[in-house]
Amino acid sequence: MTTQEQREQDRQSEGQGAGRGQEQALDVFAQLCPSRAMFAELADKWSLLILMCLAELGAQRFSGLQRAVDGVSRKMLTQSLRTLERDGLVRRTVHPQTPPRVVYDLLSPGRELAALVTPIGRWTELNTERMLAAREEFDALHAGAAEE
Amino acid sequence: MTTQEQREQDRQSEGQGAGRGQEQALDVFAQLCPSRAMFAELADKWSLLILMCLAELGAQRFSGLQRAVDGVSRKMLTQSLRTLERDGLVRRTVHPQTPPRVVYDLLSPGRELAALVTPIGRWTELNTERMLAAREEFDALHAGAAEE
DNA sequence: CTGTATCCGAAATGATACTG
DNA sequence: CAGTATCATTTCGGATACAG
Repeated sequence: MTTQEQREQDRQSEGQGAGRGQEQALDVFAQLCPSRAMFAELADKWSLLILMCLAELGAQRFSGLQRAVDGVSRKMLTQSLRTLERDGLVRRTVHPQTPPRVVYDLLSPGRELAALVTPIGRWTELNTERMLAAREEFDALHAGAAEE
Repeated sequence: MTTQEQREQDRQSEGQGAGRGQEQALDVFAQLCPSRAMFAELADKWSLLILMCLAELGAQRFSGLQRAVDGVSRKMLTQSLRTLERDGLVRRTVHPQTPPRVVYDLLSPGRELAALVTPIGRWTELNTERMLAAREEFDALHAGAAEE
């Protein structure tokens, strides 16, 4: 039995034990599962930063987001926002003016997800020094790896 | 004042208020901050799946991981594991045998991070249907977008 | 079994110019 | 302001062959 099959059986057992009518067949570890595609889409630098940013700062205009998410190009920002909007995580509101004013904010699913993502951003900040130190050590050990 | 500068000042105020000696200068939103580079490295499909996998299944051999993280190639698996090892998140243990036996498991930082990542994987599975539905609706609305 | 090295097509991304 | 369109470049990532 493969690991994939084992995992599926585990989850089916759980589902039956709890008596839930909805089978939990979705599995991000399975290559062909739709949830894997969704996960791959969300597990993206820009998407996660945008979600965190909207959660932290609240509703933002396009230009505001571009300033907040430092380094993102208009192209990538547009693209990521479209995807997030399409999946129902972000709402795009156009105020008909000249010049146009477009505001983005999080919908409920987006807020849920952002609440899970933000701690990872914070963790990364708090642990960057440690990881950089580990990296130096690793590189030092593997620099002259053909000795003795 | 830019959003970046505002954020930095916010955090400095927090730090001063709490009287912490270590200034929290790291910011994943800042393009040039080392933590941004770390975040970009971690915010990767394969890295996150590997972390979740090791947390869920415990220590795993290379071949075990390749089966568990369905669809990953040897190349990407090796590459991601090297990065995680280099940053001190994953430990690689070689048991000198023929054929060689290599086991990977999480170090403390890796376990910490995996604990934050796993909920995102679970959330994705639980919300995939909803996001796919939103996507259909979005696509339907924007299919004939040049009417009226 | 656990990799490494190389080739190569596909996809992501930045820069730039243009538009409503 | 808020994008879109296009091009150039880089990077990703799979396939394959080879190695300890």
